[in-house]
Amino acid sequence: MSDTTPRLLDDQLCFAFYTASKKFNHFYQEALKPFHLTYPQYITMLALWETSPLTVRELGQRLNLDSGTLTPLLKRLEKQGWISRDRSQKDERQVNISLTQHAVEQRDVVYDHVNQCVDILDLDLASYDDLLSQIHDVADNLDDVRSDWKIQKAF
Amino acid sequence: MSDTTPRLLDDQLCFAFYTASKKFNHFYQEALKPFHLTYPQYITMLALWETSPLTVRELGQRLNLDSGTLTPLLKRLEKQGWISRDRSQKDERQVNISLTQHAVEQRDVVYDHVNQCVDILDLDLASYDDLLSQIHDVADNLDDVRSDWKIQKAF
DNA sequence: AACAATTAAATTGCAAACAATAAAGTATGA
DNA sequence: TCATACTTTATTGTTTGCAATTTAATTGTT
Repeated sequence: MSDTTPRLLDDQLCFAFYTASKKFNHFYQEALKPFHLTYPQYITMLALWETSPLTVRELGQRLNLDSGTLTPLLKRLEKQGWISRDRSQKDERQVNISLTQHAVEQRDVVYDHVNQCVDILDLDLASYDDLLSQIHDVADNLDDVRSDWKIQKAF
Repeated sequence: MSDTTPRLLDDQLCFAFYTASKKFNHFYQEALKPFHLTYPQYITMLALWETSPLTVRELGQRLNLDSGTLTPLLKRLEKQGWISRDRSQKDERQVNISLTQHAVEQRDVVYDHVNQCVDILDLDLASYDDLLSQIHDVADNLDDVRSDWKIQKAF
C-alpha cells in the first residue's frame, strides 16, 4: 500500500466515502421532505422503530452519536411530535426516548415512501450486500486503529 | 431490490456510508493533529497541492462544497498561514486561492505523516481500488437521481 | 453514613454543511 | 447606453458533530 507518489484526491478512499455520504444525505433529505425529517433524524427514528423505548445512551451507541449531538436533535423530534422524552423512574440520570402514536402510525408510510425513492437507485441485492460488508470491514479497521492509538496514549 | 420487510439500520447502505465517513473523519482528525488541520481543511489543501491557484468556485466543484462552507473554511486556512485569498484582477467577482510558501514546504511532510497513518489501516491495493470504483458507481447513481428530480421539478 | 469514583445527560464552544438570500461584478440584448 | 439576466462570493440562519466541561444521580468503599 505504501507508495512515494501521493494519491490524487479522487483516488482517496476517505474522499470517496466523504463524498458518497454527503450525496446520500442530499438524497434522503429530498426523499424525507414530505415528513420534515432530516437524515440524522430519520436514522434516529429507524433505530426507535426497531427498538423502543431506548435511553439516550443506547441510542448513542446505536448511531455512534454522543449526547451533545443527540440532546438537541431529540428535542427537535419531540417538538415535531415524533418522540417523547421522559426521565427514567428507576434511574433519574437516564432519559427514555419513546415513539408517539403519530410515529407508530407513520412508520410504514415513511418506510414505503423512502424505499420507493431508494428503488430509483437501481442497486441489485447481491452487489448491495457485498458492498455493505466491504464497507463494514473498512469501518472495523478504522475502529481498530482508533483503539490502537488509545493504547499508545495510555502508555 | 424492492422488499416489503424493512431493512434494519445496520443493513442500510446509507448508514454504512454515514458511519464509515465519520470514522474516517476521526481517523484523519487524529492523524492531522500535528498540523492543526481538520479533515475538510486537509482535502482542501490536497486539492490545492494538486492544482493551484484555484478560484473558490473551482475548489467548490472539486470538493462538492458551496461558498457558504468554503468561505469561512478558507478564512481559517488563511489565518493559519496555509493559503492566501486574492480578488482576481480580470474578474473582480472571483477570489483566487493560492498556497503560501509554508504550505508548499509542508506538503511532503504532511503527506508522509498521513500516509504513514493510513498504512496502519492495512488495506491491500487491489481491493482498495475495487472498493473505490464501487463507491464511485453508487455516488454516480445518486447524482443521476438528483438530476432526475431536478428535471421532474422543472416540468 | 460519608466520601470518592463513576455514569448519564445536558451545556458550551467551535467547525462543517447547506439552503436561501444578498451584494457586487460581468455579460447580454434591445 | 441602459436595463436585465447571470455569475461569483459572502452572509445569515439552521442543523449536525464532537470535544470538553458541568450537573445530577448512582454506585462503591471505607
